[in-house]
Amino acid sequence: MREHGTRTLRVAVFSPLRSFFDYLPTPGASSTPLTPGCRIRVPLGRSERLGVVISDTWSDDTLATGERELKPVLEVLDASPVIDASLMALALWAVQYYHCPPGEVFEALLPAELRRGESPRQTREPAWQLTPSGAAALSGSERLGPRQRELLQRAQTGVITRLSLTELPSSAARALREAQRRGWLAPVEDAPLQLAPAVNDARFMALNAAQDEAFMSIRSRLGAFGVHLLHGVTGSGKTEIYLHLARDVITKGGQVLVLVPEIGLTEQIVQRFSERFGAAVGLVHSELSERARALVWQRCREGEIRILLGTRSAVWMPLPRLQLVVVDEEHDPSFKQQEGFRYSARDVAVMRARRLDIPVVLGSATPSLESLANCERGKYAYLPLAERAGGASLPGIRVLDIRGMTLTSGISDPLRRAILERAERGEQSLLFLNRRGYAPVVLCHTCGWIAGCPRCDARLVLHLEQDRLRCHHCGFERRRDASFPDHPCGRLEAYAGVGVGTEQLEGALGELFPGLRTLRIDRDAMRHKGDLERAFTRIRQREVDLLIGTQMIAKGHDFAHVTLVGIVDGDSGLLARDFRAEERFMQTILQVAGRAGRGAQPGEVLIQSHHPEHPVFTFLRHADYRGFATRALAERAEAEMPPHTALAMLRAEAPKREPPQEFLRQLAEGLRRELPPSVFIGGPVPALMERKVGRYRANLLLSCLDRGVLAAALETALTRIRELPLARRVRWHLDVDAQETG
DNA sequence: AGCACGCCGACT
DNA sequence: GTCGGCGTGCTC
Repeated sequence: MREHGTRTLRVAVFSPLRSFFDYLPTPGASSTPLTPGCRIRVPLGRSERLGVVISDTWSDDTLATGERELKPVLEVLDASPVIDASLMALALWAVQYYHCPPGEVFEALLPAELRRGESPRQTREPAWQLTPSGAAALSGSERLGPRQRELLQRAQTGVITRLSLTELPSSAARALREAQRRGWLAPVEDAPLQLAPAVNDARFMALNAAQDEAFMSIRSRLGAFGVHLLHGVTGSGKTEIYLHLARDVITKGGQVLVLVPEIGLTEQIVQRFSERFGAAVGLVHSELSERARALVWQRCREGEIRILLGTRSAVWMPLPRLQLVVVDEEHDPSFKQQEGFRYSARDVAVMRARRLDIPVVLGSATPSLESLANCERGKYAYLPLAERAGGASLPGIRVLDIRGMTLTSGISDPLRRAILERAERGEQSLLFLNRRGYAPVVLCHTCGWIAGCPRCDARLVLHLEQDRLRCHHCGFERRRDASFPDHPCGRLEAYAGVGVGTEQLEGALGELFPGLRTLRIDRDAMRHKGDLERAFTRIRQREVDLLIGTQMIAKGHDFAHVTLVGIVDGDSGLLARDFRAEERFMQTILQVAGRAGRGAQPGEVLIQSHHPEHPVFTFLRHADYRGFATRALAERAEAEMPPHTALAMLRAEAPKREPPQEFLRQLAEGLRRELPPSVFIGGPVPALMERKVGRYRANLLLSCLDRGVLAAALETALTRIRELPLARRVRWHLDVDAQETG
């Protein structure tokens, strides 16, 4: 190591600033360089911040920045790094790729307590074990109360932790103290990690031929980077393959990361992992408390958690022996963070696997076009599972041409008859309508005024159950009979709902099918914790004949007795407002369709549409997702959109309409002169919903065939933004690989 | 994002 | 005469 020049520390300071900062070591501190990944306290402007050391090196130039003397570090918080070398490299990649403030990325890697500067707490559970005298007491020489006896009996089979007592009455804690006082239980200083987790082999199901082929193919490539796209139709048993792979990896001492989308289905997948791997499974999701998240973070780091199941943010968890990554439902939009540090957990997962030289499995019944394109380019291995496991057949899909048909609350006669048929056979039906509330539009029957949100360019939705008009974009709500200043005639009694939402549909179906038991599943009907689980139980126990639901029912859960799925509004997704709308529509319909016929009886899907000739339906009728994807990919190439091109959106917003537009206009003007012609600059244009929560929004699109050229262009854009005075008068952000161009 | 500096209106 | 409005400049 060179001892001349200046020792400089490069730091990711916890601040929204888009650069690293350099500091001198603390005066009088040891000359041993700090390990990257340690937290330190540094001066920034007139205040102090925490940050993470990126590097600590001797450099020849005495000053890293301008002519100013560097300031020294105030305090070193960690003796050993809280971010290991591999996550450090991943985070640095993310800083470059997403062009975001380094501090924000590093904050995403740490639990809140550590972000605030607290020390990593001893999260290893205090544990107790049976002493010889305890064993003697248990074998009968002492008189024991029932509490003591139960406690000691438990201790016989292993160590006792406080956590393991939570299902006992609260007096267990006192019993524990008492047992310790009498010398029957002794604290274990360093409870041994369970390095060989119990695997419940009895719970593993045999794989069918297709599953086995996919499994063997991935297993043979464990130990090296590779992306395996598991394209398995709904019900084909993808989860079983993940489980088999996980067993393989953890029995060899490795760790597994399984990413799942935000909602619902977690319950089911968590259960399947827990029943096979017990305490080796850890869980992270957005509902977790700060404390619980910190505990999981620590247990992952120590290797105690062998399989981590989690949503988006789990991709940043420290897993020192990670050997396999799984991204389930890889097409799901919830993997992309929509605010702050806008990363795609799926893409970060692939990069993490690549840097560790381990495989990653992307699973979906309806893979993203990005992933399919990567298969066509030979970058990903394509593993199809065309059959449902357990012999169930895929539902047939029919499109009902409802042009000119009489609809009763949105239901055509053929769909009505189909529902009746199922009911007579004792089977269940499911109606999908992705529109909450009673009616999506409220107008005045006297003057034609339409109730709009005062803060958004959106209509208020009528919710009869709560007797409210609500905006689904900002949370604005008023009583149903509220008066509005922009209502010309002001007659409150003349309000009328137009269009059908799930709430109205549920009511109407009750009248249409008097004998049938209905159940509505949407965010309004399932507001409370446990509602959804209870609803699923009722469905499984066949206490329900007819289900009405939004997105919420599209995922995960198996309904063995649902044999009919009705898509009430098969037109909504075709009125494309965004370049991904058709893809999302196709994915949603196939996901919902996947709910049908999972049991012994075959299922059927009926789609009501006014555009039955639309090409999307040709593919849907044959459940031909590959065919759809091929066509969609060709269209994307034609339109020079992702995945053919790399795309980023610069979005700006302000309380007034003009500043965001003007800011982006000035920026675009400069960039059009400066950037190579291979970079396409689209806009600026107002956002699809220009006003939202009282703010006006505008977008500038940047795209290029070459990702590297786009990255350079974005750096140029960021430099220009720093020079634009208007940039300070608007809120702006950069969204790399934006999911929507609106 | 904070935080300070700086130059113009209604208060003690 | 001051308290305070938010415009703009900077943070290793």
